[in-house]
Amino acid sequence: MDSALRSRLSAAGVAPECAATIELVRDVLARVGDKWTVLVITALADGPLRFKTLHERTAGISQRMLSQTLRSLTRDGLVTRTAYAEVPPRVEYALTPLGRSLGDTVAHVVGWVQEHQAEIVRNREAFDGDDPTAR
Amino acid sequence: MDSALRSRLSAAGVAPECAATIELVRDVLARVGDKWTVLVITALADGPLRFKTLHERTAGISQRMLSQTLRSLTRDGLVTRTAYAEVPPRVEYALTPLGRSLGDTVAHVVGWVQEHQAEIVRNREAFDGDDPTAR
DNA sequence: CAGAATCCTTCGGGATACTG
DNA sequence: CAGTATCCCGAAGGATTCTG
Repeated sequence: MDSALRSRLSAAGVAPECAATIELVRDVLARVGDKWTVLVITALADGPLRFKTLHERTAGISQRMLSQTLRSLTRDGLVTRTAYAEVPPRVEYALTPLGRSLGDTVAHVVGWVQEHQAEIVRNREAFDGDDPTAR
Repeated sequence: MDSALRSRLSAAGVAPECAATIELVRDVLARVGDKWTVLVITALADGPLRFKTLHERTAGISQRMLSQTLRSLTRDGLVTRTAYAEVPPRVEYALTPLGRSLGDTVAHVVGWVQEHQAEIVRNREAFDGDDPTAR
């Protein structure tokens, strides 16, 4: 299965027989495409933040999801978690070099969207206009 | 809200006051991160395909989701749908220039993942090993 | 403050059946 | 062949409460 992705991967110079790669690519792609990941990474792009500040800067995300997202990112080595033994507790999150690298890559996609957003909006309007039943 | 993304966008040269941009960026990002979009786009990268062939090449996706994904992509102007008035019916899907452009951009992310997958896997193992209770 | 745990609702998406 | 319509379950995720 996944012959399509596989062919694309092989075109990129990846051994076709590596099925694990495909799964991981999907996995990471899913994380990047995740509703919250990009938001968190971009929030941390400007520098380390503690939990609460991060929560404020990423308005819309629940504390549960933020916590969960941060743990995933930390696990993948994209973010560091530093807890200070103080009272009240203070925990700071920061991008690792790997995380910054991913942020830059994602920024390309963001750039693409910005470059073509007008066209996409126009396409949607044309589509919806041509066939009102669709949506 | 979304001050983080906004600041990142402004760093990329986007007017900070444009809130609609943020929503659209998220929207398109979500589509790209979607489980099936990348699969379909990469499948179409090699040339036009009819529905059934596409379904075979994208093993794992249900016909319902394929149909749904294709309609979204068509609506955004990333894919063209060409129906031939024959019997039995034949419908061909193909990437538009815009779709190909997006495919190339996404390929960068795919490339990033490939370049760093070993590191990510190592990070995960280290994380899980250090704290068995996690994940 | 930083989060873990619990509860509960929404919905993505698969299986199946039907239509043009 | 190329879909649309129905049904349905499991997972995602928000609100709330509890703990160190």
